[in-house]
Amino acid sequence: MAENPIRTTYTVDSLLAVTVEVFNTRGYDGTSMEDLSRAAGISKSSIYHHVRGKEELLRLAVGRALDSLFGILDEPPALSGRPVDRLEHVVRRTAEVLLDELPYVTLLLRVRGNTGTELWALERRRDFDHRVADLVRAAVAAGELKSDVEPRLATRLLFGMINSIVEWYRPEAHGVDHLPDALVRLAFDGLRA
Amino acid sequence: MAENPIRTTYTVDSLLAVTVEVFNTRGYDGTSMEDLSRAAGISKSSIYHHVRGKEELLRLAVGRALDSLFGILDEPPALSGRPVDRLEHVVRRTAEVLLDELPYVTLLLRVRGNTGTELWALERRRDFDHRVADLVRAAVAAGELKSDVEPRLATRLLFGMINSIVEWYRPEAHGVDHLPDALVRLAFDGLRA
DNA sequence: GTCTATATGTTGATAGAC
DNA sequence: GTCTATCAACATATAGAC
Repeated sequence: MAENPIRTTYTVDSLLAVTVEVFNTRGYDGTSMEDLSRAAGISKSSIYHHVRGKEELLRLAVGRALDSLFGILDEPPALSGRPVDRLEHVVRRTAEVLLDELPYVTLLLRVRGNTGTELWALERRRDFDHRVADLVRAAVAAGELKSDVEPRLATRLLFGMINSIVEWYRPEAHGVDHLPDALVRLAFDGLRA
Repeated sequence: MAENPIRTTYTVDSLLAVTVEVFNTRGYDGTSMEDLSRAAGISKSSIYHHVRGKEELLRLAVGRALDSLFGILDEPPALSGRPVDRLEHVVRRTAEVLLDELPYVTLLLRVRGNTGTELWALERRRDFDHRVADLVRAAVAAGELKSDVEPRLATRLLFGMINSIVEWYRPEAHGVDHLPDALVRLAFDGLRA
C-alpha cells in the first residue's frame, strides 16, 4: 500500500507497520514476501533478518491487537461498579482501541484459523468474548439489561456491531470522537425513536 | 472440509457446494485447486472441465448470495408500508437469507477486493447497503427512528450486527427460528431493560 | 542490516488419452 | 466427464558476500 522508498533501515516495529498495511490490503494468504519487500523498499532476505518468516509477522501484529484489547478489562471502570456501567465502559473502550490500533485490530478480526498462529489468535479472541459475556450475564441478573435475549447471543451481536467498524472506517474520512458514543447509544437503546 | 468420495460425476452446482465449504474453511487465497480436487474426489483437470478456473468458482458462489439478498428488496413488504416496517422486514429477511444460504453469504462477506470478481462483489454489496440506508433515512424522516444517529452510520452498524452471524452460527448447534427475531429486537430496541 | 543468487516446493492451468 | 502427465510462474526460505 504505502511505499517507503526513503527509509533504508528497519526495526521489527517499523517493519511490522508496513507489513500490516499490506496484509490488510491483499489479505494474509494473498501477500507474498515479495509484496512485503517491495512495500518496505528492502529485499526479501532483509526481512528474514528481522523475523523468522511471514507467520511471525502475523503473530506479532495480532498479538499487539490482543494485548490492547485485554488491557481494557484491567481498567478500573471495567472492574467495579454496576455491571451495566462496566459493560458500557468495555464497549466504548473497545471501539476506541479499535480506532487507535485500526490496522492491527483489522488484521486480528480477519484471522480465520489454519496455521498455529491463527488458532492461537482465535482462542484469545474467544477468551475476551467470554469475559464480556460474563459482564452481560451479570447485568441481566441485576435487571439492568433485557432478560429476553440470551447473554451469549447478545454479546456476539454486540461484538459483531463493534468489530464491523474495521470494514468501513477510514481515519482520513471520518471524525473519531462521536463514533464510540453513537455505537454505545445504538447498542444500549436501539434504533427506534 | 466434507469429503465426497462416493460421487464420481459433478454438475457446476454440486461442485460449487463442495468448493464453497473449502473456501470458507481455508480462505479463497489459501485454497489451492489441489485442495478442491481432493475435497471433491476428482482430479484438478476435471474441475477445469466444469469451470474456467478458481476465480469463476468464486464468482458463481458470491453471485448466488447476492441474488438472494437483492431478492429481499423486491418482496412486497419491502416495497410499501411505513418505512420502519419495511426496514424491519428487510432486516429480518436478511438474517433469514443469511441462514438459508449460510456458506454462500459467508464467502461473500469475506471477499476483500483484489481480483475483478472481488471488486464486482464489493460494489454490489455497496448497492444493497445504499438501498437499505435509503430506507433508514425515510424512517428517520418519518420520525419512526431516532434522529440522533446518522442514517449511513446506523445502517453500517446494523449490517455489522446482522452479518456477524456468519462468524459463529452453525446450523447443527443452534435453533434457527428465534435468531432473526432476537436480532430485530436488539437492533430496534437495544440491550437496556 | 543490507544485498544477489539460488535452492526447493507449490501454484494455477493445459495437453491429450480414455 | 474423467484421468495422468506436465509446464511455466511464483512461493517461502537460505547461503554467503559486503
